[in-house]
Amino acid sequence: MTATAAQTRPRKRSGNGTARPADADEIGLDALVGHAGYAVRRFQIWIFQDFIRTLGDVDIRPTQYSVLTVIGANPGLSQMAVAKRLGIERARLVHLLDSLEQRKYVKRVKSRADRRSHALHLTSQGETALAKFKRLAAEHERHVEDRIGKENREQLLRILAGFT
Amino acid sequence: MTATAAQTRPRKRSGNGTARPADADEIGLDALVGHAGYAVRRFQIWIFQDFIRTLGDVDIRPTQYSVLTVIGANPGLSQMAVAKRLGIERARLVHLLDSLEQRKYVKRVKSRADRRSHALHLTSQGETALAKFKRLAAEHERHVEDRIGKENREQLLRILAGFT
DNA sequence: TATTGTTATACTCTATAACTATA
DNA sequence: TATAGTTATAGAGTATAACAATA
Repeated sequence: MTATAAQTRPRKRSGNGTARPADADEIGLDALVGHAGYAVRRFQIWIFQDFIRTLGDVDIRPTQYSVLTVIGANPGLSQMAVAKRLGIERARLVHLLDSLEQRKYVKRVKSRADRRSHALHLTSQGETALAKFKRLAAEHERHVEDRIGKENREQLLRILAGFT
Repeated sequence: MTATAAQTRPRKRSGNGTARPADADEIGLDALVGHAGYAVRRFQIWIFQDFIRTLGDVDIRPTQYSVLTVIGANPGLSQMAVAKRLGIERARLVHLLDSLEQRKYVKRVKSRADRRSHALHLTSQGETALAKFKRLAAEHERHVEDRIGKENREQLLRILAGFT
């Protein structure tokens, strides 16, 4: 393995319960250093927090933004189609849409082709709002760029393009 | 913005509710394509699912693994120190440790230096188990490599090194 | 007064199962 | 029979607040 062997031996701290306080930044991560999942998770948490903060005034979270964006770009989609495309459980999407519909951003239109399903559309209010959300999301994206660098951000998008 | 303008115009599907069924793979992501957070989130879900599956037989999840690894490498740490280092809420760590203590992987030792705090240690059973978990985690890491490529994985670790 | 561990609550998210109305 | 949307439940995870013991 890559970075596992580096610091596997525990740094002497104490054998019983009489250790010194433990300075937070000198604690080794050991095998975690070599795990992509660990870094990715920490980064994902940071990035979501920044997104939520940046779109705090409009009270839109990443999942809500992704749903609005996909509906905006593909009007008439069914709930199943949106759920599948974004990897959201259809049961969960129901609640997300309930909230977005209450806020008048989205409407469910009964499909006549298949009366089981709903065709999803943005309201005109939703269109206007989404345009604003996109501007704020772009601002958030600049924070990401500031944090990891322009080149690294683009590299990251290339590496992970297969997961979208 | 980078990849936002590319496909902003909705692809005609239907104005009312009479659309054709919507083929899941031809649905455009629009602005999401340019968002690092979206790709990172999808990737993080994939990677956690693979981790959980690969360590399914031993029933260890990513967070549990990270806690065991840090305690193993830094015996005697307090709960606060572990929580801070891994970015876990101290309230949540209580439950994680309850479970790991029940399974005899971890023990809380009362600290005499500061009688409010517990010094955390692996049991000998915990040490043995962790060694096995690390082998399985390394196997998981190879799945990541198979999926995105050796170079890309290393590039990713470099880019995100600042978030660990 | 402040901190450590704990308990409790609320909300997000994931994973299921079951129900209804349609197909 | 199967599918779309819905409802419900359980567990993980995050975010808080409050409390007891201790510093």
